[in-house]
Amino acid sequence: MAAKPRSASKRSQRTKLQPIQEASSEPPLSRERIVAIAVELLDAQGIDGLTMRRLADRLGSGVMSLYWHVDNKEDVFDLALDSVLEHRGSPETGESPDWRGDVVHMLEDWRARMLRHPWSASLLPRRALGPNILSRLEMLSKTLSRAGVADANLNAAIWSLWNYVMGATLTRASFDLSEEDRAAAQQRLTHLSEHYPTIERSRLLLDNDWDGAFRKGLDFLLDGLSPR
Amino acid sequence: MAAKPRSASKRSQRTKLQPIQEASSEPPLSRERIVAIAVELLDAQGIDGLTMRRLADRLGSGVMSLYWHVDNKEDVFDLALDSVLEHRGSPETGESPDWRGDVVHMLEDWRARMLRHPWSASLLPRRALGPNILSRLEMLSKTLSRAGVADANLNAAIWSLWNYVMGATLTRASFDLSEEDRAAAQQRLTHLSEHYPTIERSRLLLDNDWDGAFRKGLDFLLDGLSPR
DNA sequence: ACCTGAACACCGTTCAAGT
DNA sequence: ACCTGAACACCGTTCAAGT
Repeated sequence: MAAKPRSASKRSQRTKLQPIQEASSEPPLSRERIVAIAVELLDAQGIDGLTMRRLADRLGSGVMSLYWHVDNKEDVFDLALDSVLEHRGSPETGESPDWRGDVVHMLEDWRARMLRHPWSASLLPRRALGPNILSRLEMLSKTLSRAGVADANLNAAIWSLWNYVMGATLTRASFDLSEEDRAAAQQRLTHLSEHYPTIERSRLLLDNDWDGAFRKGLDFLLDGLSPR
Repeated sequence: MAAKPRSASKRSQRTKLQPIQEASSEPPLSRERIVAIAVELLDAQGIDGLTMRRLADRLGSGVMSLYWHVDNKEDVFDLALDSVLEHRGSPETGESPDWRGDVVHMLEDWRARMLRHPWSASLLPRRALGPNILSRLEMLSKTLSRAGVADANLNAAIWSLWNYVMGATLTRASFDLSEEDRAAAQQRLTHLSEHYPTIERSRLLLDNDWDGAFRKGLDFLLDGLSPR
């Protein structure tokens, strides 16, 4: 409609003299691009698949060029993890009448994000405290406090929800990893549980309703910490 | 034999009768010894500190000798983790009248074992399903079932306890790692929480009573899943 | 049955240098 | 400001060989 779309004024004024094919072949290196490709690589090859050399290869640059944008490999891991954990706190959460629904929603989103990138679960234990995590904790704190959880119980309540989600996600992700060969794994599980009669009877390891179990356990916990 | 100098000078001339000190200096290689030293090394140097070459060094053997007893480095990690997670199910647990106490005791023991070897937390997400874990799940299953948890709720109840403990342990271990420099970390935490008013007010990150919080959250959860 | 060194195909990162 | 290759000090593991 408008003759001049806003995107034109966007910082892509490179039309000056730049040869076209150059722009299409390889965009310039940047922190963002490095992280994006790192996540791709991790998704495709798993945690051992991420190599500075391979990363540079995919980016079409020399290995050492990465080090201008990034401190070291640890740094790449940190950034990749952080990009998975992103949290934009919805501002209206503060007023919603359904505090319980808000909590469940935020935690389910958290879990889903991590499960989309199973390697993030094995990275987390080494670097749990980033801004995105803090932001989620803040949301929990605000919501629970508003719901009437006693101040003396607040911290324990927050951590318990937190722990529950982390544990559920890590356990679930580790199943994903070990079930690459579904059939063989199923076989192995059945075999294993023979030695453990009670969990065999309840089919603990064969039940595939992870989402349902997650929700149910979360309800137990919320029941337990709801103010009476 | 003294007539042949060529092989005599190369390696230590093992005399026909074993010198006593030889036996006392290095016991023969074995799976058990390898695992024990691997755990020592991990305790001392962390996860990146474990190297096949270093391990062999500490054992007084050539690197490749390890591979007779062990498949590869992954295998060493598996064995080391397993040795930390050991669980000898006390047989009398089946009859104790205090089911809740039994559960708490087992889970606290689990957590304590892992926290004694913080690297185990970062290893766990990659290989969650060993016999020791199954044995603990079996114990939970038996105890909760005896306590009267409905069959339809049993699996969710087991997993929720499980998840809680795993999450609590991983989170706590990651704090240990990042607080190597206590003072600086404390500073950083205070600084960080400025942006998160609610958790700053409740001093969520500065509260050091981890054991108490663990116990309290566990009580919430047990309250929630206890049969009414 | 158990142990070994040499060799291979990789790593992450420092450095001095190039634009 | 950004990128580079050569070089260093490591890795895990295969292999052929030693006892």
